[in-house]
Amino acid sequence: MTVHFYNSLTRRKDPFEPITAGKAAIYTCGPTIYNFAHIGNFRAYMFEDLLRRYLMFRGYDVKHVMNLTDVEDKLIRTCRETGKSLKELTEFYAQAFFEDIDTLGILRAHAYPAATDHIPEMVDMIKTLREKGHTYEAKGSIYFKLSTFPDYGALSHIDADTLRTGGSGRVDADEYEAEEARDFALWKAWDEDDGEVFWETELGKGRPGWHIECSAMSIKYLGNHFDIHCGGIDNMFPHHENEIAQARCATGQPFVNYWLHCAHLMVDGRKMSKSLGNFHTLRDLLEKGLDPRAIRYTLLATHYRQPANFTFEAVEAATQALRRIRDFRIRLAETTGEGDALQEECAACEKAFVRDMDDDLNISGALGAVFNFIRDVNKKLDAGSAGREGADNALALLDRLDAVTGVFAEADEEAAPQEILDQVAARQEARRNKDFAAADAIRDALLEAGWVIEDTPDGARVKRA
RNA sequence: GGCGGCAUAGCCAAGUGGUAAGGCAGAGGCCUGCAAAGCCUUUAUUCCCCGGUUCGAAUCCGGGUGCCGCCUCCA
Repeated sequence: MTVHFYNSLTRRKDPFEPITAGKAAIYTCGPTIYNFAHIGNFRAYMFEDLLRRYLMFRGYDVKHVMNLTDVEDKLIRTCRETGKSLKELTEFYAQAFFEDIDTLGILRAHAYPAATDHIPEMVDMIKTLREKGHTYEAKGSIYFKLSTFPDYGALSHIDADTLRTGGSGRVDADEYEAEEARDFALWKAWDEDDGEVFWETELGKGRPGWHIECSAMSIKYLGNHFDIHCGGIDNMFPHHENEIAQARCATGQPFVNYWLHCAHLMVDGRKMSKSLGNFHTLRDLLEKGLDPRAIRYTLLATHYRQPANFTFEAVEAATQALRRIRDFRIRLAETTGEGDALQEECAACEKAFVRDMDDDLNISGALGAVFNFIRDVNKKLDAGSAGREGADNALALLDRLDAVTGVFAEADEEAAPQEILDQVAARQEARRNKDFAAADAIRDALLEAGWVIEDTPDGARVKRA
């Protein structure tokens, strides 16, 4: 069995065949850093994190590049509204973005190219497109002439001729100078509203269009032809179609083999929107006291092509699931003596996990396999038949699977301080004297302080509530 | 108007032709001085609705309903 991905290009699950054996080059569309990212954005980055981690788990040497869009309409508008410079804004929100992905345990990409650091690359690509006859100019702006790229629409399976101008109601078609509404801007001539935001280049005074950055930067960092390109489903058209048009027309070579698109996240069964009051940034959720790992679990646990529903109830369920994992690890750590090496259970778990993940990253099935494993091993721990070797094997398996999911690691909790341990000892003494009222009072007081006591055959265990 | 996705228990969510994974929550039990944790049993005769194909459908087909996405810069 090999890794299979649902490829938007073929609309099938295709076996993953890398261009270079053993390597996987991934480009993922990153954030526009004009505000704090919301949990819908993080769902996409979480899926990409899972993809990257799983390919690493499967032995691929992965190179992951994510762009940062730091020049674009919304940013320029924000500059105008706040009086801040582009640099001030984007540095602030880029910083916030990195803090957030660290909080969620999302691995850092190998490179985060920012658009404004690659103006020359974009200018070069636009010049190449111009030389090859794929562009035209109107009022100082340069447009891509779609009619010169017959394959347009192959990814989203849209017939370019049927596109309805302004069909989304988002755009006033009259604002555009393109010959045809479906043509898109490669280079936008400066106008007053752009203020300080412009570059003087061979193409004139202006700024790059949005789509060109991803073509220019992905090619710079991953080559003309690379393996995997990801993004939200909403980016499939037109952004990714436009990327394909630019890249293929510029290089004359194939561009990307596998396009993977992530479905949207809904909140409480509705589209996330500020007016519904269900719009959450990661920071909002942390302020409400939610555990970042539980948020990670919640965003991760639904298959990436499935529209997911984010609820506080689901985060609570995730918190409990993580607690179950934590308690399982604690039991394993305490296991001593000879006994079952748990090889059968470990092998069955890993096999099921890999089988499901190979199937287009079926994380829900894979997590189910791990919980079955936890139950089976708990049973043996109850029976006292598992030994230290088995516990080590089980912990090693959890660590391997944690490298893929980020939800099976040892909880990084502080050890109970001496005063708490003294209380626990005092309670044990009371229990020995059959003074259960005193023992229970101590237990209640400790629980109040955030520590829970569990009595085991080997003595009392204290852990964070 | 065009194109596409989704609809599985109280909640989250796998399963895409062979008789409903898993997590959370609930109920009962074992264990415990009592708890907690763990384990066991239980919780959808049924997978949005109506038809059809089939020996057999949550899974395929047709028609509805609802939610969501894209149709020029939203993950």
